[in-house]
Amino acid sequence: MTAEARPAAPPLTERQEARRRSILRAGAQLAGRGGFEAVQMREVADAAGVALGTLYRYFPSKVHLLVAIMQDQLQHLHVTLRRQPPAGDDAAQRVAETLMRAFRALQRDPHLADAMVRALTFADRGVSPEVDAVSRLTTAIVLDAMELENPTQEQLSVVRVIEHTWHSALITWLSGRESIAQVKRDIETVCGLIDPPAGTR
Amino acid sequence: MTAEARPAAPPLTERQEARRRSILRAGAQLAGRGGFEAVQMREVADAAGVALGTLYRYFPSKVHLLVAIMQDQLQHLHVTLRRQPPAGDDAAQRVAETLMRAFRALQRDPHLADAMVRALTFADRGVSPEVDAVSRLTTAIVLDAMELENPTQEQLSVVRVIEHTWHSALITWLSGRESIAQVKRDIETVCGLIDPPAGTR
DNA sequence: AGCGAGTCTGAAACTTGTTCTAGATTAGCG
DNA sequence: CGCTAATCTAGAACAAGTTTCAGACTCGCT
Repeated sequence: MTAEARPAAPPLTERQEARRRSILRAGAQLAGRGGFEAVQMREVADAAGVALGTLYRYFPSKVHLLVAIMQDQLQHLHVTLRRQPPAGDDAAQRVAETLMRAFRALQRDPHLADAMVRALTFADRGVSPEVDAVSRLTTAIVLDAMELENPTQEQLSVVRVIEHTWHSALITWLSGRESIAQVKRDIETVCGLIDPPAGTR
Repeated sequence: MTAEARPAAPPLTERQEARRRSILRAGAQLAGRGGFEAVQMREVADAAGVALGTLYRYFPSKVHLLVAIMQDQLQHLHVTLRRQPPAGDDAAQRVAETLMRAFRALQRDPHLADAMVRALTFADRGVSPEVDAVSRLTTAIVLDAMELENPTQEQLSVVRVIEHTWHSALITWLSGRESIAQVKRDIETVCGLIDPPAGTR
């Protein structure tokens, strides 16, 4: 409940690294069916071949675990995108294409998406560092698509708004309150903030 | 776990209405200290002078309860805003002012805000109707500020993006990952989508 | 007033996230 | 190899959301 200081990650041994991966895999698999609720810590520990206490040593809460899974997935996506960058004429198009590509990836496993995104938005202050890491990754992906090296304050705000929209639109889609077409339109709409290079006011 | 059909709200008797209010008040009060986690169903029932089972008859889950509280608060806000509408030159300014006013109201009780917003974004399909009601209220407030009667598809998408940004920015602020200044800037940024009356593409 | 359906109460039970403990195992090191 | 601290395991225990149940109460109706 109280936020612990995380001084520095001690280097993990090989077996520990393996355990960590095993836990992430088990968690993602369980999330794959049933979403957030289906990720039950006892089952994760069981499927990962690890004691419950150990699971909690690696990930201090269910939300930590799911955020770590999201981080993992985002890293894969980032690599994929680096290999096959979006090919749009302007930045707005490229960002929209990137996000829609990510969206389609999530559509392939909506339950996993549900678990990850719900964890992300439900996370409280105690998970801030981890959530922040995810946020930085997302920002990096968007900035890549924009082909921006040194963003201005305004541009950073635009990127934040895009991320806000992205997360929230995902949520509304996952809870069945917004259609895929609407998500697409929303993403394209928010990307409209990118192009006009004119300063605000 | 399964989504129940909600055929029609049977009309509540006077005492039932009183119980409902009492529960909402107790919930809001508990949320006021400690936020989401401090709202414990046993304590809510206790503070409302009602049995636990009764609490669950009125609000089938903690999330339902908090979303209902949010709806309640939004209604108050809506009335207040109707009485003292924002006085900006253009729609974008009025919307930004409205949202910042709402934001300041939330700042006055960050714990309550935390409880409501976390519940809202954590809500799953089973709470969709209630979350939708909140969403419609928010939309109405924004449309009021824009002084729009018959919004187009594009305008509706802009409003959705504004709401997405609003919710998500709130979350990041509540979890200490974004400053008040950044929230303000983000809101002003997203409101930049409003003015340009030129059609997209 | 009396009846029947629906509602409320109090308390226990169940579920799942989280914590704790005692004993086995492992890793690093002299 | 043998020691010591850290880690891991199995399992119990605890906390809070949710469900269930038997009995008391209330409301609307005749």
